[in-house]
Amino acid sequence: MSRTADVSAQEARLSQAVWDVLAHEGLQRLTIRAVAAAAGCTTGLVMHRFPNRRALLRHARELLHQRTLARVEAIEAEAATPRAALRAVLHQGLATDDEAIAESTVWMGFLAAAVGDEELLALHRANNRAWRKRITRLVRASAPDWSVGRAATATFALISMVEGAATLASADPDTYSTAAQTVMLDAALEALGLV
Amino acid sequence: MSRTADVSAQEARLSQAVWDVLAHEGLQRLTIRAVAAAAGCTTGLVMHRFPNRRALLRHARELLHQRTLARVEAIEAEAATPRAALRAVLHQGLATDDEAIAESTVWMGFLAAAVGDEELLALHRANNRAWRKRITRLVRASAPDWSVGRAATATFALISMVEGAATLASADPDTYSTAAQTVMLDAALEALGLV
DNA sequence: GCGGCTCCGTAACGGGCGTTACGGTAACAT
DNA sequence: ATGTTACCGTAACGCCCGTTACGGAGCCGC
Repeated sequence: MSRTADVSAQEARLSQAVWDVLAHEGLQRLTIRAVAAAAGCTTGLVMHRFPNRRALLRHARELLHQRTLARVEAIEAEAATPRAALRAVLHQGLATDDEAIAESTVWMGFLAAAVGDEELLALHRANNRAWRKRITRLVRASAPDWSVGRAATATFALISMVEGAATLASADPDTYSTAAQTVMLDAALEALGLV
Repeated sequence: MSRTADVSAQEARLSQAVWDVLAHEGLQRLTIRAVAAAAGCTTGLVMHRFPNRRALLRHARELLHQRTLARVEAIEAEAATPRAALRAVLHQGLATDDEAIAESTVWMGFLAAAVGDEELLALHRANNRAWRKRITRLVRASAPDWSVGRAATATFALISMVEGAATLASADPDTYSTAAQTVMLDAALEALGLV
């Protein structure tokens, strides 16, 4: 290889550019040219790194998943108890600061892009099922005497709540503040008997 | 007026076409031509009824709001008690059949389209705040002795949950079934003390 | 130090987009 | 019957898109 290029670093930079455009310009303006501009390069580099636009989106989606996965793993490993892990892991899924709000917006953009795109849809489902499996495991560890059904219902309630709160907050952060989200999560954990 | 055209009926038919395209083709393929094809007419009619594409989207968004509003009002009026009204109104927000799944997908599409579109974003916020106000009122009527804060937190939890569950179910209806959504909502209402 | 290979910027192409202009047609007034 | 007017289909324009082709430039083995 000549003029040694760090391929994976460039791919990560382009994926970051995809996220930036998605968060600030929206899905409609997510074009190759806009991504290239956000990454500070030309369309030549983008098309050199990826065979086409969909491959770029797919890679950005996968990298987003990997990033959140690493964050969640670290948070879970740090927690002292299963219940602390459950709370901390759910809390990171909320949209409680500007970065998290942007991430939630990006997440929603990918979901909207997955309509009519079987590949992105399959990616979403696989990642989301892994997420649900993780929360199920943490709920069961937090309440070992619960039935499978009860744990499953609580899990569904919690991931729906986090998902919905992040969506609501990313579209209207003034109404759904950081504090409100945190209070809401804690109230839900307490109401479900997981504190 | 000659060749009397029912303007509002045509506008509704075009809005329905916007929803169909948004639900089945996705935001990326939501073009004037696709809408015209779905409505069984040409772009000429579309551009005759609306000055431009954004006005068409805005009208479709407003009509979607009006339709859900009418449905919610009817459901609430039929309910015997505030708690029954709360449950029924929240339940209609879930994605429990094909039509509701499509509606949730459309809703998400509009939200994604609102990124970077101040007009659509303002419309979303206004509608969502009205929705939150309604749930707040029903929660307060269901539990009159609660503090304002407790009611607000429960309201936030409930609308987040419904929002999130509808999103999850519309993207993965096999994992998040109709029955699971209903059980989850009832469990949450019971856990919060609203049954 | 030089030939060749890889990297990536430039520029163009075909297609699909939103939008506009225009003309045919159908209903009403007379 | 015929002129008038509103309705809307047709076709075109200019723009921006994804994608491709090409060429200059830097790095490596020799």
